[in-house]
Amino acid sequence: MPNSADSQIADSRPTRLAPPEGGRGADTRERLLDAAEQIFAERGFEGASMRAVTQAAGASVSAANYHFGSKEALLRETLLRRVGPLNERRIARLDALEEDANGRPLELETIVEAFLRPVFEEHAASVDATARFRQVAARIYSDPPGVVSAMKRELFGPIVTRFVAALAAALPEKSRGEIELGFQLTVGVMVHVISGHLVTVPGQEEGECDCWTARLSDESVLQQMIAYVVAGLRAVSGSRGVAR
Amino acid sequence: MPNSADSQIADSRPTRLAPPEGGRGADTRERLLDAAEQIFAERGFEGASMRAVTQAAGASVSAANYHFGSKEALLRETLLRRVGPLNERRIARLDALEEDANGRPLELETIVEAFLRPVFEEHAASVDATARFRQVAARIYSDPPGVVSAMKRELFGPIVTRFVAALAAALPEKSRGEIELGFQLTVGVMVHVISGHLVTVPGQEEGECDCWTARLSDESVLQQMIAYVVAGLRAVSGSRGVAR
DNA sequence: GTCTATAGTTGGATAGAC
DNA sequence: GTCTATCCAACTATAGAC
Repeated sequence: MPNSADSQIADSRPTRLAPPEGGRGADTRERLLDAAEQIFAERGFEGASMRAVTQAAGASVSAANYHFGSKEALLRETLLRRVGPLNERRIARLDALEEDANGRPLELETIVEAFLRPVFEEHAASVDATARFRQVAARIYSDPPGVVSAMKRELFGPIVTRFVAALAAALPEKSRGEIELGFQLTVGVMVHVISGHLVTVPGQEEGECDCWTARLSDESVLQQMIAYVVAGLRAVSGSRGVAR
Repeated sequence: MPNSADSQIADSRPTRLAPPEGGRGADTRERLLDAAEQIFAERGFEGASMRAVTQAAGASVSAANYHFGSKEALLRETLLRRVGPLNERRIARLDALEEDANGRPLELETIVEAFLRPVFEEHAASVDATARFRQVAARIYSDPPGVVSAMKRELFGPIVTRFVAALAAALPEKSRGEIELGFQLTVGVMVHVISGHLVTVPGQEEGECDCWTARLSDESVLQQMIAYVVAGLRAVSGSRGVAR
């Protein structure tokens, strides 16, 4: 089984034989993950081929199979690299909020923001990489149940549990079922936004723009999403929710 | 090029040679569409193979290519068969509402319902077929942009235009951009619900249930969706919307 | 109209040199 | 670690018999 905890060995190569010094200095494994992120985002899991990924990475199919073992494992690693930190930031936000609140119930807005904002934050990686990751993640939500069903559970199960509990505490008058349904609808909103392939709204001159993402800043989309979702969560089950 | 406007030729076969009388009496073309609906729903466009579809239909690959010409065209016909009537029902509802209103603005709830309810109505086809179609449609929204981007525009463009206009009339205080964003988020809610592969909410004993759809009636899910979406639409852009 | 058979590609994964 | 070369399975599409 290949190594699993090396990301910074860069120059500590075993013996000789020209390191990555081909074009970029990046590690092959990392280049493969970047390429996989892009190709999986563009074509989905079934539509992507190992050949396309490895060509984009400037490596061979064998190199990818050496590092990951299979196409499915490559997808797994591609997701884990980003979802782990993403979910940590979500939890950290929620933890901080609960600490500040000192036992008092949280504002619904702040819970929703703790769930959504980390998705829109660029961090370590580049802006492009962040955008690509969002698309892969969105695909995973709506891709072949056969391949990624277990992965979805593993990647997102704990987050779901945590946030459903937080929502239930913030909306004590709602039943468990109402909370869960509201949360599901909220996930739908998020997935559709980050997927990037949004519904075309014709009319605005015959432009190509399949996505209006470019026209709006992430921050303003995020703010509107939060407003939409919070109002929606309060409205489930007919009880229209007292103004806060 | 194959015929294109025949759905009811059933018994008017050209000459001899045992009609479909194999197992069921259904036309091969129709059986292929049913099977395609199922396989595309389960595996997505790239993941589905003509072999899987034709085997499920009890026909040969050649039969499918005779009727449709290619895998992509098969997908197209599979969608058109259901999306056409679906969108007609949406428009018919909206037309009826506007006629009743006699020039006065429509209630937001009724517009949202005109958009969502037809998706949840079983009609001509069986309950199973309806459920399968929903999944295919959801896949199309989030599947390979390369293959179905133009189809999305063709299938849903007019509907989007019509409903965005109706929403704008019902929410005169909102800007065009706010309406479009709210509509996008609403599509996200709808797509995620009909996709069937919803987020798992762990905790309820270690059951398998990846979808709670089975636990709730369509009607109650629909009612809650409408409440959620209506509240969300009113809330976009911070102006929290006067109670109606 | 539907079949069998096959052409021609492309896929994931592996063997073995370096 | 990374490559080239290869295996073999599966795919889409077509040809041609009936």
